[in-house]
Amino acid sequence: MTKTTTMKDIDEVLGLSTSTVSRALSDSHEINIETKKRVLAYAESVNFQQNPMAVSLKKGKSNSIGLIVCDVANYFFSQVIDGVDSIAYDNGYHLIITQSHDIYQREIENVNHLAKRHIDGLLVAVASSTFNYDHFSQLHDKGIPMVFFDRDNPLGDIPSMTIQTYQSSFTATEYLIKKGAKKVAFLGHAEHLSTTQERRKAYLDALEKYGLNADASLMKYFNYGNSTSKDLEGLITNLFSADNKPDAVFIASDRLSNACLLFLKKFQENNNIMLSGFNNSDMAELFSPSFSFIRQPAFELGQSATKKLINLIAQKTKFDEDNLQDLVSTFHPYK
Amino acid sequence: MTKTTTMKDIDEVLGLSTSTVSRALSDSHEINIETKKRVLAYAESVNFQQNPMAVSLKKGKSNSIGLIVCDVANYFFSQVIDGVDSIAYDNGYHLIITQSHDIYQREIENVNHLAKRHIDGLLVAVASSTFNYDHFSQLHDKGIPMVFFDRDNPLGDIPSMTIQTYQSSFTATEYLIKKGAKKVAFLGHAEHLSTTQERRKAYLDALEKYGLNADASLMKYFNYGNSTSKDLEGLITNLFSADNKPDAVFIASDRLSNACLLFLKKFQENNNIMLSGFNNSDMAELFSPSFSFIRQPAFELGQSATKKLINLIAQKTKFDEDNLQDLVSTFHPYK
DNA sequence: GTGAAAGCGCTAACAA
DNA sequence: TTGTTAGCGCTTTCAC
Repeated sequence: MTKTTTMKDIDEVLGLSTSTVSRALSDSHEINIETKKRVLAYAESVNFQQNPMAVSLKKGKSNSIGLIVCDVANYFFSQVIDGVDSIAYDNGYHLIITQSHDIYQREIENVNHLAKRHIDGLLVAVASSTFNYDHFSQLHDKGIPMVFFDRDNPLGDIPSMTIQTYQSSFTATEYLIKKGAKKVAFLGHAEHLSTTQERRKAYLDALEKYGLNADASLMKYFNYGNSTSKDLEGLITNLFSADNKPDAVFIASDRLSNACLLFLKKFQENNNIMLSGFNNSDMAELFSPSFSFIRQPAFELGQSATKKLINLIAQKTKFDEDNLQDLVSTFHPYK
Repeated sequence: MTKTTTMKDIDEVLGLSTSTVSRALSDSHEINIETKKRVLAYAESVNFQQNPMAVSLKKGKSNSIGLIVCDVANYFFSQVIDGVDSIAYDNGYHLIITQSHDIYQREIENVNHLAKRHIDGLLVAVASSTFNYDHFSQLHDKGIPMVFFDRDNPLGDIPSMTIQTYQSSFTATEYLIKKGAKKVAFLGHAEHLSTTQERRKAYLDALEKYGLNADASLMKYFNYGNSTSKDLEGLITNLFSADNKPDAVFIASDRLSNACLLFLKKFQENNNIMLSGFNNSDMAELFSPSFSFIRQPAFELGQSATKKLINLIAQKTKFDEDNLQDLVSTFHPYK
C-alpha cells in the first residue's frame, strides 16, 4: 500500500517549483526544454499519475459526459454506447451511463443525478413517455451542452442526431407485399415519436404504391414507458386473433420485433404470417419464424452524436461537421 | 448560463460559516437542529448541488468503480454491466467502463487508464490472452481493492466471483446424447480458462456416463484474444468437414455459439447436427437451427461482484457475505 | 454549536 | 524561464 506520488513530491526531489512541474507535464511552451525532459523522465520513472479530481476542480470541468439510454442490456443501445465510448475515450472524456427504462420519471432522476456529477455534456435518447422537456432545458440553460440521438426533440436550440429509416422501412414493407401479402399490419412504438412517424409514413407509402388500403385496425402502437409485458402480449394477441387478421407485419421497433417473434414462436408455431422490421441483433438472421430485418448503424450513431457534443463543449468545430456522415439503416431480406 | 451555487454562496446569505453549512449538508450531529433545517431548506430552494470533484479531492476518493469487460456490445456483458450499475448507483459510485476485447495489451491499457482516474475499486473479467497478472497486482498493491468475475484468477489475495456451470454443462451434453448423438464434439474458449475447464469436465463426465469415448479430434478451442474471425471460420469449417464429423456439438461459450450457429445457417442449411451450449441472448429460443442453450445469471453476477467489491472498499462487511447467492447457470432444451 | 484556518493536488495569474 | 501566490469547493481539525 504505497502512497500516491504528487507533483509536490516531484518538485521536492528535483528542486523545482510545483508550477514548473505542472508546466512540464502540461507540455507548456514557456519552459526550458531540458527542464521539461528532466521532469518528464522522473515522473515516468516513479509512474506519476495526475490527480484528475484536482485538475477537474481547478479547471472547472469534470471531463465526463453523461449518457442516458433506455436500457444498457439492449443490443441497439450497447452498440451506441460502444460508439460513444470510442470517441469519448480518445478525447479524454469518460462516460457516466444511466438508464431511463423509457420512463419519464426515471429520466428526470437521471438528469438530476448527472447534474450533480457536474458533467461537461449530455447525450440522450429521450424516453418515449417524455412530453415535457423542462428538465433538459433547465440543464441546458445552465450551460451544459447536449445532443439528442435516435429520436428527434422539440427544443429548437438543441441538436438531434438521428438515423434515416424511411427508405429501408419502405423496402421492408414492399418486400412483404411483393411476397404476396395483402393485409400488412403495422406495429410501432409510441405514436408521437419521430421514428414511429417516419417509419409509418414509409409503410403507408408502400401500401399506396401497390394499391393496398391502409386499415387503422391493423396499425398498433405500443409505448414501453408505462406498460407491462402483459399489456404487450395483450396487444399482440389481439392483433393476431382479430377477425381481420393480418397476413404480414411490418414492425417499426427493435424490441417489438423481439416480442412479436417470441410470441409467434410460442403460440402460433405453424402460422404463415410474414414478418419484417427493425432488429439490430447480430443473430437476427437466425431467427425463426423467418424474419427480414432492418439494421441501424448504432455504433456510428453513437460516434456522430459524441463528435457533435464534443464540438459543442469545445465551442468550436473540432470535428468537421461536414464530415459527419449521413446515417442510414439497411434492409436484409431473409435468405 | 447561470453560475453554479457553492457553499460559500449559502453561508453568505445565511450569515453562517462554510463549515456549518458543510455540517448541515453532511448530516453531522454536532450542529443545531434548527440551523441544519435552515441550511437544508435554503440549499433546496436554490437547487444546490455539491461539487463532487471538491469532495473527492478532499476525501481522497473518487467514488468511482472501474469495470473491465471484453465487449460492451455483448449480451452477457451488457447484463453484467446492468447488474453492476444497479448496485454501484445505489451506493453512490459511478462506473468507468472499459473494453479489453479479450486482448492482453488492451487490458493493460485499461488498467493504466483506470489507475489514472483514481478509481476506488476495480471489477474485471480477465482477457483470455492474459497470463501475466502483474498489472493487476501492481494496482492492488497500491491499495485498490479488486474483484475478478466470470473467470477465476490465480492471485490468492484477490477474490473471484464466478458462476457454477458444471451441472448445466453436464445436462446439456447429456441432452444431446439422449437425443441419439454418438459423436458429440466440444467447442470451447481458450483451454486454460477456468470456465472452459469446468465445462469440459462436465462434457467428459457426461460422455463417460453414457459409455462414449472422448475423442481429442472432436475437441476444439478458440482463443478470441489474438485471433481473427477468419481463424474461427477455419476452425469450425475444419470441425464440420473432417472425416470424423460430429453429429452434435456442445459449445462452451456464448460467442462461439453465435459463430457456430451463423456458420451452420450459412453453409450447412440442411444438416442434422444437434447443438447445445451457452447463450445469454433473450432471443436464443428463436434460433434456427434449433439450439438448446444454457443461460447464465449475468445480471446477478454483476450485482454480487459489485457487492463484494464495495465491501472491500469499505473494509467491512457492508453487504452480508453469507447473503451472496450461489450463482448457477440453467439449461433450456429446445422446444 | 459554531467559526477560523489549513489543506486535498493542481493551475494560472503575476512577479522576478 | 522559473518561482510565488492565490484559490478551485469542500472537509475537518482545533479553538472558542
